[in-house]
Amino acid sequence: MSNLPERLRERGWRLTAQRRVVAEVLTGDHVHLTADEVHTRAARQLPEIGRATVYNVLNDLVALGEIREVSTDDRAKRYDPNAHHPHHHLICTGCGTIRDVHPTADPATTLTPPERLGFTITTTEITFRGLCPTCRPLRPQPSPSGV
Amino acid sequence: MSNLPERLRERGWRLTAQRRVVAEVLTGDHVHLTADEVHTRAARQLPEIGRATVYNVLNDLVALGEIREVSTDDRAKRYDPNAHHPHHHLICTGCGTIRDVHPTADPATTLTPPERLGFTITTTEITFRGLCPTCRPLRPQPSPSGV
DNA sequence: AACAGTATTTAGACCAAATCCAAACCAAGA
DNA sequence: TCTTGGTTTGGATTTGGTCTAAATACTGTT
Repeated sequence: MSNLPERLRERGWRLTAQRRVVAEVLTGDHVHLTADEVHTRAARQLPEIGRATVYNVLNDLVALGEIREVSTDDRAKRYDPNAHHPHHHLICTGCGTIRDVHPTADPATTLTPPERLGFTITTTEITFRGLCPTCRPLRPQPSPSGV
Repeated sequence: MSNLPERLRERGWRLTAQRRVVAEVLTGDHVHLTADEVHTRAARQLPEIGRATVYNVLNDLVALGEIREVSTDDRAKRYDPNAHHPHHHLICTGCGTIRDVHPTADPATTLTPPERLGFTITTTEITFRGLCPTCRPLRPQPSPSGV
């Protein structure tokens, strides 16, 4: 697996400054930025970059399969750079934090053939929701009568 | 488990014509309408119903736990009336059809404690994607060289 | 039946996220 | 250098959804 810029060039993608900066911003684990956040960060390195460009590049990268859209409860889509290392998401219902998880058990098998209704399944996407360590109350709730 | 109108009345919900119509539209299996679709269908029975009302009712029903939001790739949220019978979704990447599935194997257990990163998990949501029987090509693709 | 008080509905203004568009720009090959 | 087509851009536009203030419809009380 070559690195991102190379892979893209091989597919006839011109590596412009804008595209490089967006790709750079979208690097790392547990990175799930909105288009707006990507734009803000990209603009720190390349102040002239336009919003439309960011949207264009993000959509191109999604189409090329290099990044993935993850839909949370927010209105804005988020982008996950880790498209080549399949994983799932753990979302904190308190603060909205999203973390990547790589379950050891493969969940693709949870659906038996008869349950598949004739579908040919290609991807399985799991979203776990709950409270992260920071948002979870450290002790049991005060007392049920204390309301 | 009583039926919807009764359950709602028990919780002090006034069952108005608008609310009844929205609830009626949202009935059945494999029903996953957008707010706009709900409005269109509701208006067939009750032409005066307003957009804002539909949004109000939908949000109320979600808050009451009677229906669930499902996020697809579309921009618009969809609403699933089957909140009391936990299930997952099968989405066709060809035509966008969404079908309910009830895997016999519960995948909520796929995450071992160390994998949970300290989260307290409350819900697990799985989205299977692939081609439905209608969209799947009946025979193998023409030939790789035919591009 | 009339009333008061509260819920509910409504149109339309408003907002945020994303897309569209046409003009400007730029990079690479002839 | 010139040309060509991919790329970028600001601004207008679309879309999905929320908010607000006024009108309307219930409910319980007398």
